[in-house]
Amino acid sequence: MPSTWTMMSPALMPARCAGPPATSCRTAMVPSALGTPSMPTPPKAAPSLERGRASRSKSCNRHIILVMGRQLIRRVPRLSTMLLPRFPLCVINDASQSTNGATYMTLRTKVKEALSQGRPDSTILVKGWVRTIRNSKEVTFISLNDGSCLSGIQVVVEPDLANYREITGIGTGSALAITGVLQESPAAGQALELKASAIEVIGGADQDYPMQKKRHTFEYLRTIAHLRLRSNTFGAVFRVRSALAQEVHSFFAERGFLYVHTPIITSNDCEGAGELFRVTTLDMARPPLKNGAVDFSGDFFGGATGLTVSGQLEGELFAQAFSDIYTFGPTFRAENSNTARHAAEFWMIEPEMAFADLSDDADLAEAFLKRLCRFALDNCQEDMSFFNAQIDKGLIERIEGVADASFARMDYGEAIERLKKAPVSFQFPVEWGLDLQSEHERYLTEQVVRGPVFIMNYPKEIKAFYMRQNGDGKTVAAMDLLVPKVGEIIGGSQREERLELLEQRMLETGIAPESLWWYLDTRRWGSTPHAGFGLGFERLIMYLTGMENIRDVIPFPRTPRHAEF
RNA sequence: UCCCGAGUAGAUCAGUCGGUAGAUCAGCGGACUGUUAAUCCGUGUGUCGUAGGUUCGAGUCCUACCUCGGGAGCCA
Repeated sequence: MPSTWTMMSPALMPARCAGPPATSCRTAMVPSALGTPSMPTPPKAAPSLERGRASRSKSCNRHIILVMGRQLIRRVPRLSTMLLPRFPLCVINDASQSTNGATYMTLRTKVKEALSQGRPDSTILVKGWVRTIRNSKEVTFISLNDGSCLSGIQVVVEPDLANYREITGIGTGSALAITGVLQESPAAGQALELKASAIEVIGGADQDYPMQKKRHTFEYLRTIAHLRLRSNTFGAVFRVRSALAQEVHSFFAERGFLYVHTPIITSNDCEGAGELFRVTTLDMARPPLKNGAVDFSGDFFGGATGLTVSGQLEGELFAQAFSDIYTFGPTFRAENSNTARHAAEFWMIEPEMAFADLSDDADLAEAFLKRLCRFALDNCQEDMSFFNAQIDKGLIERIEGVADASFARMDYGEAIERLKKAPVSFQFPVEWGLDLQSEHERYLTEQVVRGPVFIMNYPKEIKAFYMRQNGDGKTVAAMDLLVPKVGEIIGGSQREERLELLEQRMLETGIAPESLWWYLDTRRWGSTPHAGFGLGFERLIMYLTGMENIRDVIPFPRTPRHAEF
């Protein structure tokens, strides 16, 4: 092997060996000196592998060559091979021509790793987008962000750079590839900075770039949803959203829950007509009519279909075979809701447990919410600190409170009594049999309990047909979890597992039992007590980030009159 | 869908009693040896949401509509 390959960056190895297991295919630092003409190409003998899998080359006794695809990834000392599974894999991005014509090869480092694991005097390549650029005669500063973390890396550019004039003229938003030496920063504001030795403008951005250094309103940013992703707030929102989505799966996987994909297209509307998005291939200009109404019998599915409003009913079928299951997928509501908490397309998490009652359901919901609170605090610290400072001052304290709290449980009847005794006047009436309004929910969780509280056993008249009827003949085994500031965040119930009682409720609420014959079949054979809940994923994100509008926690929100991007 | 508010420069906003519009930031030009939303000097920027109406004259008053935001309902 050429000796060049022994120049593995000292910044990398020890830190990575000691670091946490890789969670993704990360990129890493370059062993080469910039512009070294003798830089070798990846050895042709290296075996080609499928993406993400490492192999060992027999061509070298003392070192291991890692490859990904046909690209050479990294050479590591043989002694380290036992640690291989813990290595984040590295990707060689390109073999490029430097500005002086010399061929060099380098590995890209994400900004997050450069700032957290980089060592002074190591040469690295970073790629990202310019957040700000500050020029003066003798030095220019660039803040470069690649989305891997909230912080950008400060790049120091001095006039000896070959294309210095070009660089001083670039605009905010430009995409750059910067090779340089990490060094301790002499100024306050950052520990490390990158002294640029070569900068390539990958994609320029002119003065029409809509994002300014200044703070923008969320309202304006929604009109440029394709670019707002490059802002601090939305970077933080979508990093947290991604991390939490994965943690949702971890939580259920650890508990042996089966992850089921329930249908997106459905022919049943379990929550009432009028809110389904229609799915059809009929000619909308000349739909077939029958008795004045559209005849869907000739439609693609041979009947009227729409986008799902809930995967719960199908989830229950799976729970009656796999015991514990959950869904996590998109949900659609065609209601003309114009609020900060409603979207036409959102993601819902719906666990369902067989052989479980309402108390088990609340236990699961409590463990679930506490786990996600703790996860966000412990694993998204930089972004959470940003939210706490810029979006919602009391955020971290509030989340800490929920993560450590024991959730209170209160019967609906008691909640009504408490509200009646409340020394405040509500806009809406408080009476047994009436549903709780937002103002009532907020009062209960913020003033009465001062923390998370389950309200349980609601009057059956205000709840869905599938909820289990209690022995009192008046209430059903339903629960809502209320949390400070947001109100209801989880709604769930024990399901009615007794066939006759379920059929009776369907008739009472105007649902034709034969339309859900398959649902009823599970009550016919091997029926079990079972329970589950639904959690709007976006509302969880709102709660954990302090963001107040659902349109700002969905990448490209769909709301009435808005389906752009 | 209902109630309330808003719509003025690329962005955020001001605009008095009705007399044809202004600030800051961004941009552009220049200066500056270490900036952190850099600073300093100079500089440009408008179908005042749309359509009507009142008036000698409308950004301003009236009506309708459109759009956006906040609240409510529905809910997750």
